[in-house]
Amino acid sequence: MNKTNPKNCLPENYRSACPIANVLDIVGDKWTLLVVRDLMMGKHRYGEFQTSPEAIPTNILAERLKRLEAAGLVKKDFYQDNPPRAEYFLTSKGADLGPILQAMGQWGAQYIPGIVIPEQFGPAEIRD
Amino acid sequence: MNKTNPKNCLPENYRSACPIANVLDIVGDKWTLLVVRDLMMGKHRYGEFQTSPEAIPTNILAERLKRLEAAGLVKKDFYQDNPPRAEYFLTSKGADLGPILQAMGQWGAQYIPGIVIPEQFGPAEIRD
DNA sequence: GATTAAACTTGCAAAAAGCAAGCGACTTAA
DNA sequence: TTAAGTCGCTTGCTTTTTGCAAGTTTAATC
Repeated sequence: MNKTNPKNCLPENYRSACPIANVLDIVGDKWTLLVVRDLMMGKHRYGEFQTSPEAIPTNILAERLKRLEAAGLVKKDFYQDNPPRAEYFLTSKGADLGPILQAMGQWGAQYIPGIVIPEQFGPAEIRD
Repeated sequence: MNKTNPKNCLPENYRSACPIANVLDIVGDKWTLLVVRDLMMGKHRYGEFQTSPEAIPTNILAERLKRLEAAGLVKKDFYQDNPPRAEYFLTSKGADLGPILQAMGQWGAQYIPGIVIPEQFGPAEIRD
């Protein structure tokens, strides 16, 4: 271990101590926040996410749901065993991403021509 | 052209009419918003961005600055010709990403252990 | 004249994304 | 009572993006 490397003072594999950088390491890609958006709009099942107009590839959807669950943003609740079928819900940690989505929605509404403001997020059901 | 494809009604290469999806197509990756963050913190030159603790690869920095400029979020101002040297500034469109960064900062401060809240963004200088 | 520096560019390997097909466990229609 | 269909994924493979290191250009400094 190199004592002169300041990253040794950080939790492992943090890029930096900056909150923004760390948030981006969780949701900084083109798909993750769209899944969160769908969860906020009341979607809960795999097939429902696939009906969104962006048409997320199925392998990426599966992987993102796993990552969101691993990060504690999403809870996977099985409602039957055979075949295993589950519903996905935001935890309070995940639901607290709401302000980020809202800020994005506002910016997009202001600056991107031709967009359609979606029906407001309902009060997303939370399961911790 | 397939008239039954609803995407034909959208501006070219939009994934959907959702503002969030469109914002993610601009800033939805691990680096772009860190460059915007640095601009908000008063950094303006290529070398300054490279001093940030996340250590952005130089080719990615160059490409992101080009994309931000192309998207109208950043203005490149040359302050000498030979060799060509420029400073980068947020436009008002770029500066209006502030609420997104603030929302991320807040979420990170609340949920990511070991992060350090950076000195507040100054009132970023805007050049349109 | 050699070294250093700033702001990039280029080349190449590694990782992630995207697409299509497959799979296991039921459900429904013939 | 098969046969076809659905749901929630997984697998294999190609393409794109990322990441790292080294190189380039112009000029100032030693």
